[in-house]
Amino acid sequence: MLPHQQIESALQAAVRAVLPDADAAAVLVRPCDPKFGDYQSNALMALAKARKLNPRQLATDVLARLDLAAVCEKVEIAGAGFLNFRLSSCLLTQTLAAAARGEHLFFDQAAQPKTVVIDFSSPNVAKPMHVGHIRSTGIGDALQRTLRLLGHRVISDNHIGDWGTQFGYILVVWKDFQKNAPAALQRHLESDPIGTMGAFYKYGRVAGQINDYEDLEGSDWVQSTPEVQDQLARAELVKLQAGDPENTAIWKEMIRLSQVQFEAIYARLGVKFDFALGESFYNPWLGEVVADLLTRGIARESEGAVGVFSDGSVPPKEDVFLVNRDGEWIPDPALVRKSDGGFNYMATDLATLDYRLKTWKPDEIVYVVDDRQAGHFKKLFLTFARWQPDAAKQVKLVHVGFGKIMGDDGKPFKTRSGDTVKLGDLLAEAEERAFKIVSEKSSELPEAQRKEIARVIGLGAVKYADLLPNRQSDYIFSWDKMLALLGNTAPYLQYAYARIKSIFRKAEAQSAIRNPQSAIALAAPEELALAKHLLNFGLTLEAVAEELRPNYLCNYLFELAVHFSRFFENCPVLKADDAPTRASRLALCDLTARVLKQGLDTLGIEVVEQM
RNA sequence: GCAUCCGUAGCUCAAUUGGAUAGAGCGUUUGACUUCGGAUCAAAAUGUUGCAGGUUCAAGUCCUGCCGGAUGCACCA
Repeated sequence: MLPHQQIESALQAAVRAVLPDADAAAVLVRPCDPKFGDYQSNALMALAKARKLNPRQLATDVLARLDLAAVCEKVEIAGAGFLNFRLSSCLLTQTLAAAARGEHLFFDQAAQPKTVVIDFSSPNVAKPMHVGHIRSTGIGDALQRTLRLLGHRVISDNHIGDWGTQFGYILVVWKDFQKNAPAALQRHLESDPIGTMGAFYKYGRVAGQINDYEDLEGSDWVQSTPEVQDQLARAELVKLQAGDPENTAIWKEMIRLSQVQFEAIYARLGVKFDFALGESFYNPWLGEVVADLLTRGIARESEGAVGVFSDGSVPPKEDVFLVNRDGEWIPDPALVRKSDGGFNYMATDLATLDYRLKTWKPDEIVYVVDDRQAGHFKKLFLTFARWQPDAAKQVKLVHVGFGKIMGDDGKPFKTRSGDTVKLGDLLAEAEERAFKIVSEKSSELPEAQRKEIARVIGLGAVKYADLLPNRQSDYIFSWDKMLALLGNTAPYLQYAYARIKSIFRKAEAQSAIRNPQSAIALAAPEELALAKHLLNFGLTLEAVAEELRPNYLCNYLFELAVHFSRFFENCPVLKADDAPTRASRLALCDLTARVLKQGLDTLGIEVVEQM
């Protein structure tokens, strides 16, 4: 058990002894400002308040029952009733020595592993993946890696948008090309399948957005009015939904072409999914879901559509099924079936939820989706709770929302020409920019190696910049900032790692290879600060898993790199005064490198030995 | 109009969900043995946390009202 856990469990035991009826599990310990101690707890003040006790007296009583002689040098009461713990230096070195022997890396497997379904990335068929997808993909991947590292059972599922109204528009233009200009269709699909399908969609909705207008000279589509075009698109969609063989074949081809793109991007990003069950997978169940909702009286018909309405269980202000229009509360239902008989994504999401619960029996389902859909998820979760109350009690449903990526001008990030930035282009540019910098700084390295370093640094910079801000806020995208190579960036962390590796290359040359059994001796303040920070790795991972916020880990790793840099500056390793000090410092370097590597890996970021 | 989220240093962002004197980075100023990798480190300056009240041992965080911004408001996902 790691020191902070020993402190926590001893403290909880003492609280139980003093206040048998208190919820001792809520008494937590966390790292604190070094001037107070290594760890602190403020939970006693809350307990005292709830019981109208004197907080300092309660702290004194708890302290009297607290046996931490083996763990802490000092435990004291401070301020209004804080408990401050100073770690025993002996235990600190023992913990580091155990880590050096490979017994742990400052984190434990979860005592009670959970089963968690994570739904993230969710690109759309026939559309290019754009900058926005880096957020869901990066955050989702970091979360699945964190939970897996802590021993939880994770099922990652890419809920691909392979069904929906957009296919009507694409189908109608696709078929129009097929009929009037088959050679042009072939040419477009071969040169840029995703761009072509995207253009078909846009063209279907906004005429004139495709360059090869002349390819369709004389077609029915082009000569039709917008209203007629909409009707044509809807007709194609209905045929697809009814299983029309021709439309189904084209639709399958669209999925195939899109998957080539998705797989290329995921391979590049190093992201893996356990499943990729797209929306269409759930089609067979949609009718049953809606019928069941109707039978149970949860949904009803309205204006030809089927929707779930307010059940009046909460005041109008808190009711997501109501909306205020000009001072009047009117229904804002969750529609599950459109008036044309088609199903929408609320029906699909309900069927998906049902399927996931029955198939994987998760404790938790996490949706990593844009904050703009917060309202949708509220309705989804509430509707599900009404539909399957017992099942809903068994699972925690969480919408992990995130903000937008903005440009320098404070508006959504676009290219100079005003288009959305494609994810592939963004990654390519990151690697190119990194290559220029690497070539400048390390011109002595062979080109192939510089390319590989640039790949790792460029991708790392993009991912880290996206994970660092609190996910709920919008953030401003800046090439210069993310590739700055100093400050709180991925390259700075990768640099710290590369410096440590350089020490070991030299150490090996000096045949001063580290001995995993060597004793750890911490004397300098920089050594102590680094060592204590290493101990907090597990704490941080748990916080990420609990709050579903990878930025905690980013900040932890940045601080680790800062602590290491200070240590490196002040404490000679290879040139240490004596052999034991050198061995101890080598061990500290090695542990830092291992935590940096593991931590970055948990964020989906690679490291290089040299850069 | 109604709801949700947000407003923190010149700029970009944190703040472990109510904890101790609100912290980083960039930028600015100054300094560090031709360096175990200077892509580094150290030091300095910058704040009425949008405004005004309230709750309590303690508020950037919770409540109320304003001001400003983003997003969403039945048949797109």
